[in-house]
Amino acid sequence: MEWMKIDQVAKRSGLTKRTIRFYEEIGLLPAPKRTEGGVRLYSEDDMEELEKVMQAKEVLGFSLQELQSFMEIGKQLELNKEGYLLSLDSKERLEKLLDIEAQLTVQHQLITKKLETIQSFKKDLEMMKERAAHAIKQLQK
Amino acid sequence: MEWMKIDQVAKRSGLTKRTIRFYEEIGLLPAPKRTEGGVRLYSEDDMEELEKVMQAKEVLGFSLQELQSFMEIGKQLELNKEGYLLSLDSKERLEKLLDIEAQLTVQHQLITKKLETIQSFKKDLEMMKERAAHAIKQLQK
DNA sequence: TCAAACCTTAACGTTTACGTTAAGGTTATA
DNA sequence: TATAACCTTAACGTAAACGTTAAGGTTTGA
Repeated sequence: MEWMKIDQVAKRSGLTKRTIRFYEEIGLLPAPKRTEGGVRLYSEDDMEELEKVMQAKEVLGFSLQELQSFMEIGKQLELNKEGYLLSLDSKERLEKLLDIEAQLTVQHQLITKKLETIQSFKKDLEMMKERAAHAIKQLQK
Repeated sequence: MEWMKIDQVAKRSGLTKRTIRFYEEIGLLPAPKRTEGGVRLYSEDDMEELEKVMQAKEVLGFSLQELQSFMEIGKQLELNKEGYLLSLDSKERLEKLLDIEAQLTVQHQLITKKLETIQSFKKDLEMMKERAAHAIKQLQK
């Protein structure tokens, strides 16, 4: 396993070291492995997680708090899959799953709406491009 | 023509009066008509412009500066269409149009990429929903 | 072995995007 | 015509999301 120090993660991701530590501090990223001396060591999985957070932030336009809730949902589901919830009785587990499903539904609706709005903007841009191209053609005659 | 004061615009848009004035202050919204006493009067067109700005902000996740450039492009093209650029000679006009086209291409590429990323997130959510639904079914047997 | 190049925590600074008074002019209605 | 309910500008305040020192421990190559 190849371990990266924070500086390399910063270079690969384009974030600053400060930002990466900050995301860890507010719980947006999991605390990575450390050396005896306390140096953070990141795995490839950590890197992928970070990239997903970055994408979600850029594209969904979430605040860091919203981002945290958003990323949390997937982890909750993972926990269930991996059987961590098997210790709960089935009633508790069912409630948990129903809650997760409800949250997923909300997010799915939100993202669907965003998708539609973006598609509308995209079409606008395409129309504008055509108009510009047409005007250019006229001028070049 | 029906004119609205800022308070009504605020209620219809969901923004605060402060925010609307602020957007005008930084040039994101055009300065509206005024009464003799200096009271702002907004038309239905002003309202639509505001709503478009809001959508672009929410969905595209742009900063107000980025938003300003983004909204500017359409206006430039309008100006051309309406013949405001007819006073320029055709060489100048062509350069302007080519510049607009280049900016439109950049924005189109950006938005296409965002669209793809969001679609990917949407698929992730759909997979997660299925998994959750499946787990729930198992528990309810 | 020792200097350079990393790393750490901690604390204060900055920008963005407004919110919140403050002080006063304008307009509708009783 | 007066008073409440608007409106105005101006200026200071604030939360979020980091940036930037500061002060010092750790690791690595000559």
